[in-house]
Amino acid sequence: MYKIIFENNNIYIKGIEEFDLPHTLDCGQAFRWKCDENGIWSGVAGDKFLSLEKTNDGTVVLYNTTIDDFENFWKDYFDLERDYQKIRQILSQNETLKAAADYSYGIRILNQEPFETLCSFIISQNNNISRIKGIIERLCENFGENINGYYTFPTAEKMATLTVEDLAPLRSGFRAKYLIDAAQKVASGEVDLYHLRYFTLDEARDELMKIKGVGPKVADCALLFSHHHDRAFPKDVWINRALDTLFGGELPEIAQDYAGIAQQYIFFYARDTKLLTN
DNA sequence: TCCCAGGCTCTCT
DNA sequence: AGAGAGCATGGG
Repeated sequence: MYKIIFENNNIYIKGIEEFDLPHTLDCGQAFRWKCDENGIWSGVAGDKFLSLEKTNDGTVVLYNTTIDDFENFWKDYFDLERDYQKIRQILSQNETLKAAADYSYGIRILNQEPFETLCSFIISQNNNISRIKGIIERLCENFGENINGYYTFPTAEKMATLTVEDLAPLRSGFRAKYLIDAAQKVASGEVDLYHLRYFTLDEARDELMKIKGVGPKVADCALLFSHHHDRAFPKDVWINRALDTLFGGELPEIAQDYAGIAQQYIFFYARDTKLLTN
């Protein structure tokens, strides 16, 4: 377990295991974190801006925040209560999964805001990561709230008032109509976005797929990254390649309870090492 | 230039 | 129900 020290408006997380910032913040589950030349990460989640870094002794420092925000927001956001060492032990029963988990050391599954996550992965379809980031940034700058110079992700209620034409500055292509549909269905309550963690995985997936442009892959990303559905298993091009070449087509049975976490390890491993692109 | 990107919808069998 | 084209845009 880790210890928390609060000093000079900073939170010092001491003795935390399995928390690698580049792996966690740049593995493709979130799109608004950036690292500067000094290794300091900064980003926006919900209505909060945060800078953080990992120091040489392994302490993770959250700058300029409060105990209150840590306890009520960041602790859950960074999934700090979960025992990733235990999950690693389970997955390591399979040799290939062990290799992927070792390579991806320190990835944590973030618990992100549901509407932002849904829109982010609607934008992600048939798209590349650097361009996804640009579209999301323009979405926030154009329609989010400006708080001291940074922009929040727009709410469903705000976006529901917009038209496809209004989204032209995003240059999101055919995805604009999907974003509007998502905003309208969430804002009206036609899609119950905020109780999905209490649905079964199949029910939750069906609920999200009421939205145009949301298929099984986008739905599973939303369920994994913002609704605590650990068994969601988003299948994208990389995962399909990896399943075929490394696992004979299917995820090993032992990984089922933590399929989503295994998925992140495999995704990061496959994409980062490019071992599948020959 | 060309291929492809954390896919999905629509159409045609 | 399964296969395949088309989709907007731009990164590499």
